[in-house]
Amino acid sequence: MSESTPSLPQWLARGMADLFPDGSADDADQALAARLAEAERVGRPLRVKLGIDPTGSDIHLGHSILFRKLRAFQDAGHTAVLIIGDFTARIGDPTGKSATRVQLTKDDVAANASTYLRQLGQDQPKQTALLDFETPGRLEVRYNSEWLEGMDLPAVIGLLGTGTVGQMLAKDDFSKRYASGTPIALHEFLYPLLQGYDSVAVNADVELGGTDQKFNVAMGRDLQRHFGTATQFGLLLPILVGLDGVQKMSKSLGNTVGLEDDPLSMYSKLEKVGDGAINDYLTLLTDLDLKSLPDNPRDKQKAMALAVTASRHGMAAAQKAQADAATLVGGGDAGADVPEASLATVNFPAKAFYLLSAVGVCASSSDARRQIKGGAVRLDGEKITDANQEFACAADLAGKVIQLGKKTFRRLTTS
RNA sequence: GGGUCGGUGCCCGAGUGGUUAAUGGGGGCGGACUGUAAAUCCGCUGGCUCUGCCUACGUUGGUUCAAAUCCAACCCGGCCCA
Repeated sequence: MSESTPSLPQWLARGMADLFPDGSADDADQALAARLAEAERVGRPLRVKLGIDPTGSDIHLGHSILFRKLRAFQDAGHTAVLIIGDFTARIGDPTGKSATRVQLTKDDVAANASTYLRQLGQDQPKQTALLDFETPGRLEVRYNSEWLEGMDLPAVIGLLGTGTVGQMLAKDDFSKRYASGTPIALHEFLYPLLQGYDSVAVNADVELGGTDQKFNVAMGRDLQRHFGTATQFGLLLPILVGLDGVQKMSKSLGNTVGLEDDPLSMYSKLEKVGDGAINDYLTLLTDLDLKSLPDNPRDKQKAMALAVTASRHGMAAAQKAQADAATLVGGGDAGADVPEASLATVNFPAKAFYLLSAVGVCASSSDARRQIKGGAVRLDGEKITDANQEFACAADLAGKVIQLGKKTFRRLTTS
């Protein structure tokens, strides 16, 4: 709409999928650019909310695009308000779910929350951390149990009164589940309202979210109006597709790259994302100039994989990973930085299939047998064909690289 | 609460007394091809230091030489009625 006066800075607009409202450019309640300008005029940083659900424990690159955007706000001088949905996690966000989520216990949630903060770089300097934990005033970490846990029934009823069943059923996930006869528990209707209330509680100017969060983010704006506070903008980023290039990146689909993956596996996974996904990865996970990239898709993949790996592990490690990936595929090992696997838990003499599962390369010893039969296993480049092949002692194996398929490598160690 | 239908392996979904670790599809993994891609083709896809043994069809009991398949109770869900 308003392409006119004040326009949004590049760091903010990059990769943006949706921004709402997007109304008249000079109204600080209708246009984010105007809100930014106003904030600058009065010298007040914007409060940018991002809620996370401490339901899992590993952050992957798909999540990181939101954190990257949050970081961009921090670097521009604004305040990131990271909300750990410790209370709402106990309900479970129904968004995108086709089934009622299992409710988590308080302890699970607390453990997950601290793991999250660690992964976000709580203990790291801002150069390597995903978020800036260092600069005073740039980050607030809030737990929503702070204001939700003590809410009394009248308040809850008041909150419920602001939404309608029609609205809820219009929401895609609910309507699908309703239509297909999958149960919807009543408390799930509360989730969007509580998430929205978070915005009221922290006075958000902007809420970040994936495009699937539009309903919930819009709810925040509605509730802020209901409670008579300033309203937030919704800034939505695309949902990153996973390594298969088709479905969204999600742990349960097994197509993720973990934030804490070692450089080699991070690089090797990224290097082979589907062509359809490369541009998204470049836009959302790197700061590379999209116009000066190679045309050849293969080179593009490499450039992307290198840049993303470097953003997590530094350029030196990323380049090493790139070189190692090339040698390993070529069959050699050349002292490459391969993740290690300990032989300490293996009982010798050990047959090949047992070794594979004991060392964690295969899911089970049955699986190991199948993989060997399928010709997928190599030891120092040498194909293992007999699942019952025996290894007498750990010393025979120490230092060798065991390989499953094309992308799983483990260097065996005795420690 | 009443009626009715249903709960099968990661998911969907066949199977309604006996070579059934359980048809088929999806997904996943591996192999060939390639750009370590996509598409395509092929193989595998419960566990166990495995030429055998163990565990599996909501739960628990029962009938039977033999059950995912029959019976009972219970648990959970959909739909209709209240």
